[in-house]
Amino acid sequence: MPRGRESWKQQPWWYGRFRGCGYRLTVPREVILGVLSKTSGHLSAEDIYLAVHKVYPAIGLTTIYRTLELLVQMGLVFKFNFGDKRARYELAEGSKGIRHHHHLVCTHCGKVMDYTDFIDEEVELLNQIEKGLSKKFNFKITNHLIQFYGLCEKCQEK
Amino acid sequence: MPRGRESWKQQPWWYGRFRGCGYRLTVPREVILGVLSKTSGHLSAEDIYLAVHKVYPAIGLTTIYRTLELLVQMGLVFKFNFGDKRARYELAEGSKGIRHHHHLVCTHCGKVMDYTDFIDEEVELLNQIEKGLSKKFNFKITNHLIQFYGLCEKCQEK
DNA sequence: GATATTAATGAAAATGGTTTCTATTAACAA
DNA sequence: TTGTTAATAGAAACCATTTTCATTAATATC
Ligand SMILES: [Mn+2]
Ligand SMILES: [Mn+2]
Ligand SMILES: [Zn+2]
Ligand SMILES: [Zn+2]
Repeated sequence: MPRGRESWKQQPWWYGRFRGCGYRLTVPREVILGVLSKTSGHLSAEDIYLAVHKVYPAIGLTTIYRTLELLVQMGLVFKFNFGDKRARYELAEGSKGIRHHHHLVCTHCGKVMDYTDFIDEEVELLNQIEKGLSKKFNFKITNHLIQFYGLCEKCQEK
Repeated sequence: MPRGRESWKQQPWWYGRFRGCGYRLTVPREVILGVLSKTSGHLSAEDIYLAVHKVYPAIGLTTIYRTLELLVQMGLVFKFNFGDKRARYELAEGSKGIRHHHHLVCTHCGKVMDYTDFIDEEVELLNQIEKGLSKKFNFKITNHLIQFYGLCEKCQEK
């Protein structure tokens, strides 16, 4: 497989982020980012392991966890908890043109849906809240989590 | 200890909820609700176990978990995940005059703070979102989770 | 108040996602 | 090409939570 490192190939968008932090560009890291880039879903560590395993059977589950932790810490990947008890991961907004979004979680079947609606209104409220809370509590907000729980179309029918 | 069941004592607000569902009023359930009523913090199952254990050493951790699950399912208690890996519990809004609120979580020291600011504005936005999403996705929202992550006053100083 | 029914409990064991340990491998600077 | 050391694989450990099952006690009935 073309590693792209020494070649003509255009380097992916994340190369600079790694080099800048002094992290090495390894096959597992590339492959895991590749898997995350190719899906629109919210994958668990095991999901990613299985996808990776098909092509690179030598890459172990431990490395999946370690790499995901690194990617989260670098801000390239978001880690979520949707109520099933495994962590779930997706590429962060900005990377690869992904829009800022939140999630609808069906409490009956576990389905997770992205939505990007009302983001403008949300950002407005969030700015207001951020200002207010940083003044009141002297708390510096860096991130937020918004999720809606309920019943999806199919689960309402029953 | 006064159980209050057969006595002069005014029955706590949750008694009706149990009877209505056909659940028995047991000592562990009373004691656990008692612990949750007396704190303003966000307790883990183990926190609750230790508090209960001081007064009723016979009550086991398993019962704490089972009871919390029941209380969550009954809507008397909320279950949260703040990033340390244990679930955390607090009495639901409404019970005992607790106001609707969300949380600020310090990603450095783990401190969790309640805030009740901007709830009116939030409710307005949430209604808008709920209408929009239920129309677009035919998703019936029953609940929402909002958390802010960042640095608390103390952790900013470092 | 005594008794029967069965939901609820406690202790121990199992579960399962995640982390740690350690010897080995490979990225990359020189 | 070589040396340094970060990164990896696999096995074992971890640990919050759940399951199992024999025992207890809450409630309804007498
Ligand atoms: Mn998403
Ligand atoms: Mn709270
Ligand atoms: Zn559903
Ligand atoms: Zn802090």
